[in-house]
Amino acid sequence: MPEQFTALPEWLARGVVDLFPLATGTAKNQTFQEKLEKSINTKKPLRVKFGIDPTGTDIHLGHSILFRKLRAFQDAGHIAVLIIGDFTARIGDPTGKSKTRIQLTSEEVEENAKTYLQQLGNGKLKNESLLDFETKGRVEIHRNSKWLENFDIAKIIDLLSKSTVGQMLAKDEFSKRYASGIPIALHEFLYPLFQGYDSVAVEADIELGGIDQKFNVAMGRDIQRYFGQQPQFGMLLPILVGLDGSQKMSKSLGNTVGLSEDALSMYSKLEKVPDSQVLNYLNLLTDCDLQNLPDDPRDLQKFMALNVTAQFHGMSSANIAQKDASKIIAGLKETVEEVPESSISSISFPVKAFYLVSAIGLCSTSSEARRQIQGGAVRLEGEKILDPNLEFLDAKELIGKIFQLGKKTFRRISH
RNA sequence: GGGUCGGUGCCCGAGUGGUUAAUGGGGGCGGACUGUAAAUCCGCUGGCUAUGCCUACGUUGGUUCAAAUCCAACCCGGCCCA
Repeated sequence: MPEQFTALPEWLARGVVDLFPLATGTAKNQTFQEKLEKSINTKKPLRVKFGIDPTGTDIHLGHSILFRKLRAFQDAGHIAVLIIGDFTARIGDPTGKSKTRIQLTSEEVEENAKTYLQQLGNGKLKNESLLDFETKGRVEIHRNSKWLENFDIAKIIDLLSKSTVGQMLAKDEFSKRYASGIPIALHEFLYPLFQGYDSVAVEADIELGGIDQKFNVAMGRDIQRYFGQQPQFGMLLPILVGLDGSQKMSKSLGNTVGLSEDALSMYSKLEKVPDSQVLNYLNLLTDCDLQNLPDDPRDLQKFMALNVTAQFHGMSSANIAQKDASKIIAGLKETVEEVPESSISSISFPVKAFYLVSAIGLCSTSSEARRQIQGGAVRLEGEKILDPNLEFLDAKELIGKIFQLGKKTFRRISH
C-alpha cells in the first residue's frame, strides 16, 4: 500500500494505486479523508461513479477489482453510480480498433447491458452478488445516451474547446498510436470528453477506474469544474495481470477468468496463475489476511484459487472444485463431481466420434475435433480415442459417460 | 486535393503467373516433462457428419488453360506536400 493512503481505512485503501488530488503542499483542496469524514458526519453519501461500455458480454476477474471496490463503498453506505455507456458503445469504442469497427445496434447494446448487470448480481441478494442491488439507495444505474444523445453541435464544440490536441496526445494510448502510425480518428478525441461529461451529468464525487483511465478521469475533473461543479476525486486501481502472468487480463488476449464460469474451471485456471502474481491476486481479489499465508508456493496457489473461487461460488462449491481439480490432475481416476453436462438429444445415431466431440462442445468445429482426436487429446472414460471416424451406434451406451479434451475440459453426456 | 508506399490466415510477416489451404515467427490447442505451471522438446493450427467437397490473399470486374501474384476501377490506411 502506498504511503499516502495509510490514513484511509483498510477497506478503502487496499489495492489502490492512485488517488488524486492529494492535498499536498499548499493545495487548498480538501483531502479525500476529509471528504469521507464530512460525508459520514453529514450523513450525505458519496456518489461513486463507475462506467462500463456494454460492448462485450463477459465480465472477468480484472473488472471485478473495480466492482469489489465499488461494493466496498456501498457497504460503507455510499452510492454506486453505474454508468452504462450505451451511447459510446453504439458509436463504436475507439480503443482496440481492429475489432471494434463494428457498430453495435441499440438492441445489442441493451442486451449486453442486461448481461452485464446480471453478472454483477442485479436481482440477487446482496450476499450472493458482486454489487449490492438489494439495499435501497445504494445503487443508481444510468445510461449515458440519456444526456449524450441530445447534444447539439454547439454543445459539442463547446466541449471540444475545453481540451487541446497537445493534451490529447499526452494520453498514453493516443501518443503510442500516433508514434507508430496507427490511425486515430478525430471522433476518438470525443470519448474522454464525453466520459468527463458523464461525471457532470451524475454529479460524481469520486470516479473509479483502472490505472489506464487516469486521463479520462482527470478530464472529468476539468469538465466538472467548467460546469461549476466540485471536481471529483479519482481513485485508480491496478490492471490485473492475466493468466499468462505478463499481459493485462483481457478477453482478446484469452487470458481471462470470466465471472460466470463454473467453479471448477475458475479454480483450475486460478491454481495455475504464475507464482509472481499469486499475492497480487490475493490482494486484489479477496479480503484474505495477507500476513498468514502458506509458505509453499504450490499451497499458496491453491489457497488463492480456493479463496477467489469462493468469492463467486461460495466456499463449499470452491472446496468441491478444489477436490475435483486435484483428481483431474491426478488423471481422472474417479469421476469428478462437477462436470458440465451436454445433451445428445439432437444428435442422430449412429454418429462418428469427431462429430460427437464437436457437437457436445468439446471442440468448436468438427475439423478441430478431428485433429484433436488424431493428436491423442480426446478420451472417453479415461480411454483415448484415436480414430475420428469411430462410430457410436446407440445413444444409450453413452449416457452418463465423460468425454475429456486434454487435461481440463470435460463433458458428461446426458439425454 | 496532389505525390508516394502499402492492404495476405487470430496477430506479425514471406510469397510477384502453375505440386499454394499459401514459407517463417508469435499466439492458441494438444502430447511429453513438472509442485499445477513456466522453460524445453514434439504434433496440430480455414470450414464441412469428409478418403471427397467448399471458401480464402482489401472490393469488383478483366487478361490467361492457370492469378495472392498481371491489368482496370473502386474502397481503406501510412508518410510527404497543400
